[in-house]
Amino acid sequence: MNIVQEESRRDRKKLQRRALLIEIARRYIATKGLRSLKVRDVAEAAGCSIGSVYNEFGDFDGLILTVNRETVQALTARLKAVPADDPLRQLHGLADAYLGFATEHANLLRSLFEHRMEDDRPFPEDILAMVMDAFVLMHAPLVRLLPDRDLDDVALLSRMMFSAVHGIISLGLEERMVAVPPEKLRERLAQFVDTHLAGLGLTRKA
Amino acid sequence: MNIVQEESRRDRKKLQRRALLIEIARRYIATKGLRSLKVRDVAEAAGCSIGSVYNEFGDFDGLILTVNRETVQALTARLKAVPADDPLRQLHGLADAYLGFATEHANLLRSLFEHRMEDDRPFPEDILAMVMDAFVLMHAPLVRLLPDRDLDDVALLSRMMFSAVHGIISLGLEERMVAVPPEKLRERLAQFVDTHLAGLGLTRKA
DNA sequence: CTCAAAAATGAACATTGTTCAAGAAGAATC
DNA sequence: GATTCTTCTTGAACAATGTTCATTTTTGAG
Repeated sequence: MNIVQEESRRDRKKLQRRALLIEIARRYIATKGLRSLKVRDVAEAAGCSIGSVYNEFGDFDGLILTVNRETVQALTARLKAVPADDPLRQLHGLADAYLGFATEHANLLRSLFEHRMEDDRPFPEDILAMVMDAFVLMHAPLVRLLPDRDLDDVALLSRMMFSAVHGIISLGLEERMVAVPPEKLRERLAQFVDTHLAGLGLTRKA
Repeated sequence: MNIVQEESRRDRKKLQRRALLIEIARRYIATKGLRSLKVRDVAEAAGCSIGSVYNEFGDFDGLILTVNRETVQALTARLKAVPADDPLRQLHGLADAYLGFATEHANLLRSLFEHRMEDDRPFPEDILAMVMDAFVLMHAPLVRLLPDRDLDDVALLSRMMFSAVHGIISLGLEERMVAVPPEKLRERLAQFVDTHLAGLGLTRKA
Protein backbone atom coordinates (compact mmCIF):
# COMPACT_ATOMS: atom_id res chain seq x y z
CA MET A 1 0.00 0.00 0.00
CA ASN A 2 1.22 3.47 -0.77
CA ILE A 3 1.69 6.35 1.60
CA VAL A 4 -1.53 8.12 0.80
CA GLN A 5 -3.63 5.13 1.75
CA GLU A 6 -1.75 4.59 4.99
CA GLU A 7 -2.29 8.17 5.97
CA SER A 8 -5.93 8.17 5.05
CA ARG A 9 -6.51 5.07 7.11
CA ARG A 10 -5.13 6.74 10.18
CA ASP A 11 -6.99 9.89 9.34
CA ARG A 12 -10.17 7.94 8.94
CA LYS A 13 -9.79 6.49 12.40
CA LYS A 14 -8.98 9.86 13.84
CA LEU A 15 -11.94 11.50 12.12
CA GLN A 16 -14.17 8.72 13.31
CA ARG A 17 -13.30 9.27 16.92
CA ARG A 18 -13.54 13.02 16.50
CA ALA A 19 -17.06 12.59 15.17
CA LEU A 20 -17.87 10.31 18.09
CA LEU A 21 -16.66 12.86 20.62
CA ILE A 22 -18.68 15.60 18.95
CA GLU A 23 -21.76 13.43 18.86
CA ILE A 24 -21.46 12.62 22.56
CA ALA A 25 -20.91 16.25 23.49
CA ARG A 26 -23.88 17.29 21.39
CA ARG A 27 -26.09 14.74 23.07
CA TYR A 28 -25.11 16.04 26.52
CA ILE A 29 -25.81 19.65 25.52
CA ALA A 30 -29.05 18.81 23.75
CA THR A 31 -30.51 16.73 26.55
CA LYS A 32 -29.22 18.39 29.71
CA GLY A 33 -27.93 21.78 28.65
CA LEU A 34 -24.48 23.20 28.11
CA ARG A 35 -23.71 23.30 31.80
CA SER A 36 -24.02 19.53 32.06
CA LEU A 37 -21.16 18.98 29.64
CA LYS A 38 -18.09 17.57 31.42
CA VAL A 39 -14.79 16.60 29.84
CA ARG A 40 -14.57 13.45 31.94
CA ASP A 41 -18.04 12.31 30.96
CA VAL A 42 -17.32 12.78 27.28
CA ALA A 43 -14.02 10.94 27.52
CA GLU A 44 -15.54 8.05 29.41
CA ALA A 45 -18.50 7.77 27.06
CA ALA A 46 -16.13 7.71 24.09
CA GLY A 47 -13.88 5.15 25.74
CA CYS A 48 -10.75 7.27 25.61
CA SER A 49 -8.72 9.34 28.00
CA ILE A 50 -9.22 12.96 29.00
CA GLY A 51 -6.02 13.88 27.24
CA SER A 52 -7.31 12.66 23.91
CA VAL A 53 -10.18 15.10 24.07
CA TYR A 54 -7.64 17.84 24.55
CA ASN A 55 -5.52 16.58 21.70
CA GLU A 56 -8.53 16.78 19.44
CA PHE A 57 -10.06 20.09 20.45
CA GLY A 58 -7.34 22.00 22.26
CA ASP A 59 -9.51 22.88 25.21
CA PHE A 60 -13.04 22.71 26.50
CA ASP A 61 -14.16 25.74 24.54
CA GLY A 62 -12.85 24.04 21.42
CA LEU A 63 -15.24 21.15 21.88
CA ILE A 64 -18.20 23.42 22.61
CA LEU A 65 -17.44 25.65 19.65
CA THR A 66 -17.19 22.64 17.36
CA VAL A 67 -20.66 21.55 18.38
CA ASN A 68 -21.95 25.12 18.00
CA ARG A 69 -20.36 25.33 14.57
CA GLU A 70 -22.30 22.28 13.45
CA THR A 71 -25.44 23.67 15.03
CA VAL A 72 -25.34 26.88 13.05
CA GLN A 73 -24.56 24.91 9.90
CA ALA A 74 -27.58 22.69 10.46
CA LEU A 75 -29.71 25.75 11.10
CA THR A 76 -28.50 27.45 7.94
CA ALA A 77 -29.10 24.33 5.87
CA ARG A 78 -32.64 24.16 7.14
CA LEU A 79 -33.26 27.82 6.40
CA LYS A 80 -31.79 27.52 2.92
CA ALA A 81 -34.14 24.64 2.19
CA VAL A 82 -37.10 27.00 2.39
CA PRO A 83 -38.59 27.47 -1.11
CA ALA A 84 -37.73 30.82 -2.65
CA ASP A 85 -40.51 30.93 -5.22
CA ASP A 86 -42.77 33.44 -3.55
CA PRO A 87 -41.06 36.06 -1.33
CA LEU A 88 -43.96 36.41 1.09
CA ARG A 89 -44.24 32.69 1.50
CA GLN A 90 -40.47 32.48 1.86
CA LEU A 91 -40.42 34.96 4.74
CA HIS A 92 -43.07 32.99 6.54
CA GLY A 93 -41.20 29.82 5.75
CA LEU A 94 -37.97 31.20 7.20
CA ALA A 95 -39.65 32.22 10.44
CA ASP A 96 -41.36 28.87 10.67
CA ALA A 97 -38.17 26.97 9.90
CA TYR A 98 -36.36 28.89 12.62
CA LEU A 99 -39.13 28.05 15.05
CA GLY A 100 -39.00 24.40 14.05
CA PHE A 101 -35.27 24.19 14.57
CA ALA A 102 -35.46 26.07 17.86
CA THR A 103 -38.19 23.75 19.09
CA GLU A 104 -36.35 20.58 18.19
CA HIS A 105 -32.91 21.78 19.30
CA ALA A 106 -33.61 24.33 22.02
CA ASN A 107 -30.51 23.59 24.09
CA LEU A 108 -28.20 23.48 21.08
CA LEU A 109 -29.40 26.88 19.92
CA ARG A 110 -29.05 28.26 23.43
CA SER A 111 -25.51 26.95 23.52
CA LEU A 112 -24.78 28.83 20.32
CA PHE A 113 -26.08 32.15 21.57
CA GLU A 114 -25.30 32.01 25.27
CA HIS A 115 -21.88 30.42 25.43
CA ARG A 116 -19.21 32.84 26.63
CA MET A 117 -15.57 32.26 25.92
CA GLU A 118 -13.14 31.51 28.71
CA ASP A 119 -11.32 34.63 29.94
CA ASP A 120 -11.78 37.28 27.31
CA ARG A 121 -10.77 35.34 24.27
CA PRO A 122 -12.47 36.61 21.13
CA PHE A 123 -15.41 34.80 19.64
CA PRO A 124 -14.31 32.79 16.57
CA GLU A 125 -14.72 34.76 13.38
CA ASP A 126 -15.99 31.84 11.33
CA ILE A 127 -18.94 31.13 13.61
CA LEU A 128 -19.77 34.80 13.63
CA ALA A 129 -19.76 34.81 9.84
CA MET A 130 -21.94 31.71 9.71
CA VAL A 131 -24.53 33.23 12.02
CA MET A 132 -24.57 36.34 9.86
CA ASP A 133 -25.04 34.12 6.83
CA ALA A 134 -28.13 32.68 8.42
CA PHE A 135 -29.47 36.06 9.44
CA VAL A 136 -28.98 37.52 5.99
CA LEU A 137 -31.31 34.97 4.43
CA MET A 138 -34.27 37.24 4.97
CA HIS A 139 -32.59 39.86 2.83
CA ALA A 140 -33.28 38.42 -0.63
CA PRO A 141 -37.06 38.02 -0.30
CA LEU A 142 -37.35 41.46 1.27
CA VAL A 143 -35.44 42.99 -1.64
CA ARG A 144 -37.92 41.42 -4.02
CA LEU A 145 -40.80 42.79 -1.99
CA LEU A 146 -39.32 46.26 -1.59
CA PRO A 147 -37.56 46.94 -4.90
CA ASP A 148 -37.69 50.71 -4.48
CA ARG A 149 -36.06 50.89 -1.09
CA ASP A 150 -32.42 51.57 -0.50
CA LEU A 151 -30.48 48.31 -0.32
CA ASP A 152 -28.74 49.17 2.95
CA ASP A 153 -32.12 50.00 4.34
CA VAL A 154 -33.50 46.63 3.40
CA ALA A 155 -30.40 44.95 4.81
CA LEU A 156 -31.01 46.53 8.20
CA LEU A 157 -34.68 45.76 7.92
CA SER A 158 -34.04 42.09 7.34
CA ARG A 159 -31.58 41.77 10.19
CA MET A 160 -34.05 43.54 12.42
CA MET A 161 -36.84 41.23 11.40
CA PHE A 162 -34.72 38.19 12.06
CA SER A 163 -33.67 39.54 15.45
CA ALA A 164 -37.31 40.11 16.32
CA VAL A 165 -38.23 36.59 15.28
CA HIS A 166 -35.28 35.28 17.27
CA GLY A 167 -36.44 37.19 20.36
CA ILE A 168 -40.00 35.96 20.10
CA ILE A 169 -38.87 32.39 19.69
CA SER A 170 -36.08 32.28 22.25
CA LEU A 171 -38.17 33.90 24.95
CA GLY A 172 -41.23 31.96 23.89
CA LEU A 173 -39.40 28.68 24.27
CA GLU A 174 -37.92 29.47 27.68
CA GLU A 175 -39.72 27.06 29.95
CA ARG A 176 -39.33 29.49 32.79
CA MET A 177 -40.30 32.99 31.68
CA VAL A 178 -42.94 32.06 29.19
CA ALA A 179 -43.44 35.22 27.21
CA VAL A 180 -45.71 33.50 24.71
CA PRO A 181 -47.35 30.11 25.33
CA PRO A 182 -45.61 27.44 23.23
CA GLU A 183 -48.71 25.99 21.64
CA LYS A 184 -49.73 29.40 20.36
CA LEU A 185 -46.25 30.28 19.24
CA ARG A 186 -46.45 29.00 15.71
CA GLU A 187 -49.58 30.82 14.68
CA ARG A 188 -48.61 33.92 16.61
CA LEU A 189 -45.26 34.05 14.89
CA ALA A 190 -46.98 33.90 11.52
CA GLN A 191 -49.31 36.63 12.66
CA PHE A 192 -46.36 38.72 13.75
CA VAL A 193 -44.67 38.39 10.37
CA ASP A 194 -47.93 39.29 8.67
CA THR A 195 -48.41 42.33 10.82
CA HIS A 196 -44.92 43.53 10.25
CA LEU A 197 -45.13 43.04 6.50
CA ALA A 198 -48.42 44.91 6.49
CA GLY A 199 -46.67 47.71 8.32
CA LEU A 200 -44.15 47.79 5.51
CA GLY A 201 -47.01 48.39 3.12
CA LEU A 202 -47.13 44.86 1.77
CA THR A 203 -50.20 42.80 1.11
CA ARG A 204 -50.90 40.06 3.59
CA LYS A 205 -50.53 36.51 2.50
CA ALA A 206 -53.64 35.22 0.78
CA MET B 1 -32.02 49.56 75.73
CA ASN B 2 -34.88 47.29 74.93
CA ILE B 3 -34.86 44.18 72.84
CA VAL B 4 -36.21 45.73 69.69
CA GLN B 5 -33.43 48.29 69.49
CA GLU B 6 -30.74 45.73 70.18
CA GLU B 7 -32.07 43.51 67.46
CA SER B 8 -32.44 46.30 64.97
CA ARG B 9 -28.86 47.36 65.55
CA ARG B 10 -27.60 43.90 64.78
CA ASP B 11 -29.95 43.67 61.86
CA ARG B 12 -28.71 46.97 60.53
CA LYS B 13 -25.14 45.70 60.56
CA LYS B 14 -26.18 42.47 58.91
CA LEU B 15 -28.18 44.27 56.26
CA GLN B 16 -25.31 46.62 55.65
CA ARG B 17 -22.93 43.81 54.90
CA ARG B 18 -25.50 42.02 52.82
CA ALA B 19 -25.88 45.15 50.71
CA LEU B 20 -22.11 45.39 50.39
CA LEU B 21 -21.83 41.81 49.18
CA ILE B 22 -24.58 42.37 46.64
CA GLU B 23 -22.98 45.57 45.43
CA ILE B 24 -19.62 43.86 44.96
CA ALA B 25 -21.17 40.94 43.13
CA ARG B 26 -23.11 43.29 40.90
CA ARG B 27 -19.97 45.21 40.04
CA TYR B 28 -18.18 42.01 39.03
CA ILE B 29 -21.08 40.89 36.83
CA ALA B 30 -21.58 44.33 35.32
CA THR B 31 -17.95 44.91 34.43
CA LYS B 32 -16.64 41.46 33.56
CA GLY B 33 -19.69 39.30 33.06
CA LEU B 34 -21.38 36.64 35.15
CA ARG B 35 -18.64 34.11 34.55
CA SER B 36 -16.09 36.33 36.27
CA LEU B 37 -17.97 36.20 39.55
CA LYS B 38 -16.07 34.16 42.16
CA VAL B 39 -17.09 33.54 45.75
CA ARG B 40 -13.55 34.09 46.97
CA ASP B 41 -13.24 37.41 45.18
CA VAL B 42 -16.49 38.67 46.63
CA ALA B 43 -15.56 37.58 50.14
CA GLU B 44 -12.13 39.16 49.92
CA ALA B 45 -13.47 42.41 48.49
CA ALA B 46 -16.03 42.58 51.29
CA GLY B 47 -13.43 41.81 53.93
CA CYS B 48 -15.16 38.73 55.24
CA SER B 49 -14.80 34.98 54.95
CA ILE B 50 -16.17 32.67 52.31
CA GLY B 51 -18.46 31.10 54.86
CA SER B 52 -20.18 34.41 55.56
CA VAL B 53 -21.23 34.69 51.94
CA TYR B 54 -22.80 31.27 52.28
CA ASN B 55 -24.49 32.22 55.55
CA GLU B 56 -26.05 35.17 53.79
CA PHE B 57 -27.11 33.68 50.46
CA GLY B 58 -27.16 29.93 51.00
CA ASP B 59 -25.15 29.18 47.91
CA PHE B 60 -23.63 30.75 44.83
CA ASP B 61 -26.91 30.75 42.92
CA GLY B 62 -28.46 32.60 45.83
CA LEU B 63 -26.06 35.48 45.39
CA ILE B 64 -26.54 35.62 41.63
CA LEU B 65 -30.31 35.46 41.93
CA THR B 66 -30.29 38.26 44.47
CA VAL B 67 -28.43 40.48 42.02
CA ASN B 68 -30.75 39.43 39.21
CA ARG B 69 -33.75 40.18 41.37
CA GLU B 70 -32.56 43.73 41.87
CA THR B 71 -31.79 44.02 38.16
CA VAL B 72 -35.31 43.19 37.10
CA GLN B 73 -36.66 45.53 39.76
CA ALA B 74 -34.53 48.36 38.44
CA LEU B 75 -35.63 47.58 34.90
CA THR B 76 -39.29 47.56 35.89
CA ALA B 77 -38.93 50.83 37.76
CA ARG B 78 -37.42 52.42 34.70
CA LEU B 79 -40.16 51.11 32.46
CA LYS B 80 -42.87 52.26 34.85
CA ALA B 81 -41.39 55.75 34.80
CA VAL B 82 -42.33 56.10 31.13
CA PRO B 83 -45.19 58.64 30.80
CA ALA B 84 -48.55 57.02 30.12
CA ASP B 85 -50.30 60.05 28.71
CA ASP B 86 -50.26 59.09 25.04
CA PRO B 87 -50.32 55.34 24.28
CA LEU B 88 -48.32 55.62 21.06
CA ARG B 89 -45.68 57.70 22.74
CA GLN B 90 -45.72 55.30 25.69
CA LEU B 91 -44.98 52.29 23.49
CA HIS B 92 -42.06 54.07 21.94
CA GLY B 93 -40.96 55.18 25.37
CA LEU B 94 -41.03 51.61 26.69
CA ALA B 95 -38.93 50.32 23.83
CA ASP B 96 -36.50 53.17 24.24
CA ALA B 97 -36.32 52.73 28.00
CA TYR B 98 -35.58 49.04 27.54
CA LEU B 99 -32.84 49.90 25.08
CA GLY B 100 -31.41 52.45 27.47
CA PHE B 101 -31.32 50.01 30.36
CA ALA B 102 -29.87 47.25 28.17
CA THR B 103 -27.16 49.61 26.92
CA GLU B 104 -26.15 50.78 30.36
CA HIS B 105 -26.42 47.39 32.04
CA ALA B 106 -25.77 44.88 29.27
CA ASN B 107 -24.08 42.28 31.47
CA LEU B 108 -26.62 42.56 34.25
CA LEU B 109 -29.46 41.96 31.82
CA ARG B 110 -27.59 39.05 30.26
CA SER B 111 -27.14 37.58 33.71
CA LEU B 112 -30.88 37.79 34.25
CA PHE B 113 -31.78 36.01 31.04
CA GLU B 114 -28.89 33.62 30.59
CA HIS B 115 -28.19 32.33 34.07
CA ARG B 116 -29.03 28.65 34.46
CA MET B 117 -29.66 27.13 37.85
CA GLU B 118 -27.30 24.55 39.28
CA ASP B 119 -28.46 20.99 38.63
CA ASP B 120 -32.09 21.14 37.67
CA ARG B 121 -33.40 23.30 40.44
CA PRO B 122 -36.44 25.32 39.39
CA PHE B 123 -36.14 28.97 38.54
CA PRO B 124 -37.45 31.11 41.43
CA GLU B 125 -41.10 31.96 41.01
CA ASP B 126 -40.77 35.52 42.24
CA ILE B 127 -38.19 36.51 39.62
CA LEU B 128 -40.34 34.91 36.96
CA ALA B 129 -43.31 36.94 38.14
CA MET B 130 -41.25 40.13 38.16
CA VAL B 131 -40.09 39.59 34.59
CA MET B 132 -43.67 39.00 33.53
CA ASP B 133 -44.64 42.20 35.32
CA ALA B 134 -42.15 44.08 33.21
CA PHE B 135 -43.26 42.41 29.99
CA VAL B 136 -46.90 43.13 30.66
CA LEU B 137 -46.29 46.87 30.70
CA MET B 138 -46.93 47.10 26.98
CA HIS B 139 -50.39 45.72 27.55
CA ALA B 140 -52.13 48.85 28.85
CA PRO B 141 -51.20 51.19 26.00
CA LEU B 142 -52.05 48.56 23.43
CA VAL B 143 -55.47 48.07 24.99
CA ARG B 144 -56.08 51.78 24.63
CA LEU B 145 -55.00 51.68 21.01
CA LEU B 146 -56.98 48.54 20.17
CA PRO B 147 -60.18 48.87 22.20
CA ASP B 148 -62.17 46.57 19.92
CA ARG B 149 -59.84 43.62 20.04
CA ASP B 150 -60.20 40.68 22.35
CA LEU B 151 -58.29 41.27 25.56
CA ASP B 152 -56.44 37.95 25.45
CA ASP B 153 -55.47 38.77 21.92
CA VAL B 154 -53.98 42.07 22.98
CA ALA B 155 -52.21 40.37 25.88
CA LEU B 156 -50.46 38.00 23.50
CA LEU B 157 -49.79 40.86 21.13
CA SER B 158 -48.06 42.90 23.81
CA ARG B 159 -45.90 40.04 25.02
CA MET B 160 -44.97 39.33 21.44
CA MET B 161 -44.03 42.92 20.82
CA PHE B 162 -41.89 43.01 23.94
CA SER B 163 -40.21 39.76 22.98
CA ALA B 164 -39.43 41.18 19.56
CA VAL B 165 -37.98 44.33 21.07
CA HIS B 166 -35.98 42.20 23.47
CA GLY B 167 -34.61 40.14 20.58
CA ILE B 168 -33.62 43.17 18.54
CA ILE B 169 -31.89 44.75 21.50
CA SER B 170 -30.17 41.72 22.94
CA LEU B 171 -28.79 40.60 19.60
CA GLY B 172 -28.07 44.16 18.59
CA LEU B 173 -25.98 44.72 21.68
CA GLU B 174 -23.98 41.52 21.36
CA GLU B 175 -20.54 42.76 20.55
CA ARG B 176 -19.85 39.60 18.66
CA MET B 177 -22.75 38.77 16.36
CA VAL B 178 -23.83 42.28 15.58
CA ALA B 179 -27.24 41.84 14.07
CA VAL B 180 -27.85 45.58 14.00
CA PRO B 181 -25.10 48.21 14.36
CA PRO B 182 -25.31 49.81 17.81
CA GLU B 183 -25.31 53.41 16.65
CA LYS B 184 -28.29 52.76 14.41
CA LEU B 185 -30.09 50.72 17.00
CA ARG B 186 -32.04 53.50 18.64
CA GLU B 187 -33.60 54.93 15.52
CA ARG B 188 -34.11 51.50 14.00
CA LEU B 189 -35.91 50.31 17.08
CA ALA B 190 -38.27 53.28 16.85
CA GLN B 191 -38.77 52.49 13.19
CA PHE B 192 -39.53 48.90 14.04
CA VAL B 193 -42.18 49.88 16.57
CA ASP B 194 -43.67 52.29 14.05
CA THR B 195 -43.81 49.67 11.35
CA HIS B 196 -45.39 47.14 13.62
CA LEU B 197 -47.99 49.58 14.87
CA ALA B 198 -48.78 50.53 11.29
CA GLY B 199 -49.26 46.85 10.58
CA LEU B 200 -51.80 46.79 13.37
CA GLY B 201 -53.72 49.49 11.53
CA LEU B 202 -52.59 52.31 13.78
CA THR B 203 -51.48 55.74 12.69
CA ARG B 204 -47.78 56.38 12.82
CA LYS B 205 -46.47 58.77 15.39
CA ALA B 206 -46.63 62.37 14.11
C1' DC C 1 -19.09 38.48 84.75
C1' DT C 2 -21.01 34.15 82.94
C1' DC C 3 -23.02 31.56 79.74
C1' DA C 4 -25.76 29.98 75.97
C1' DA C 5 -27.01 31.11 71.30
C1' DA C 6 -25.77 33.03 67.03
C1' DA C 7 -22.44 34.28 63.70
C1' DA C 8 -17.98 34.11 61.55
C1' DT C 9 -14.10 31.66 60.16
C1' DG C 10 -11.12 29.12 57.03
C1' DA C 11 -9.19 24.60 56.56
C1' DA C 12 -10.52 20.70 54.18
C1' DC C 13 -13.18 18.59 50.62
C1' DA C 14 -15.42 17.71 45.90
C1' DT C 15 -15.79 18.79 41.27
C1' DT C 16 -13.87 19.89 37.07
C1' DG C 17 -10.81 22.11 33.48
C1' DT C 18 -5.86 21.65 32.28
C1' DT C 19 -1.04 20.12 31.80
C1' DC C 20 2.65 17.05 30.77
C1' DA C 21 6.07 13.37 31.49
C1' DA C 22 6.07 8.72 30.40
C1' DG C 23 4.61 5.01 27.72
C1' DA C 24 2.25 2.87 23.57
C1' DA C 25 1.45 2.68 18.81
C1' DG C 26 2.55 3.54 14.24
C1' DA C 27 5.54 4.78 10.24
C1' DA C 28 9.89 4.77 7.99
C1' DT C 29 14.34 2.86 7.02
C1' DC C 30 17.48 -0.68 6.54
C1' DG D 1 11.76 -8.28 10.81
C1' DA D 2 14.51 -5.24 13.69
C1' DT D 3 15.46 -0.58 14.70
C1' DT D 4 14.54 4.03 15.15
C1' DC D 5 12.06 8.06 14.86
C1' DT D 6 7.60 10.31 15.12
C1' DT D 7 3.12 10.74 16.73
C1' DC D 8 -0.56 9.65 19.65
C1' DT D 9 -2.43 8.21 24.07
C1' DT D 10 -2.65 7.97 28.76
C1' DG D 11 -3.82 9.30 33.44
C1' DA D 12 -1.64 11.08 37.45
C1' DA D 13 -1.00 15.48 39.22
C1' DC D 14 -2.23 20.29 39.35
C1' DA D 15 -5.16 24.50 39.59
C1' DA D 16 -9.33 26.88 40.10
C1' DT D 17 -13.52 27.14 42.42
C1' DG D 18 -18.03 25.93 44.75
C1' DT D 19 -19.24 23.82 49.24
C1' DT D 20 -19.20 22.05 53.99
C1' DC D 21 -18.61 22.10 58.87
C1' DA D 22 -16.06 21.73 63.27
C1' DT D 23 -14.01 25.31 65.72
C1' DT D 24 -13.59 29.90 67.35
C1' DT D 25 -15.37 34.42 68.11
C1' DT D 26 -18.91 37.56 69.02
C1' DT D 27 -23.15 38.87 70.93
C1' DG D 28 -26.75 39.76 74.16
C1' DA D 29 -29.37 38.26 78.27
C1' DG D 30 -29.40 37.34 83.15
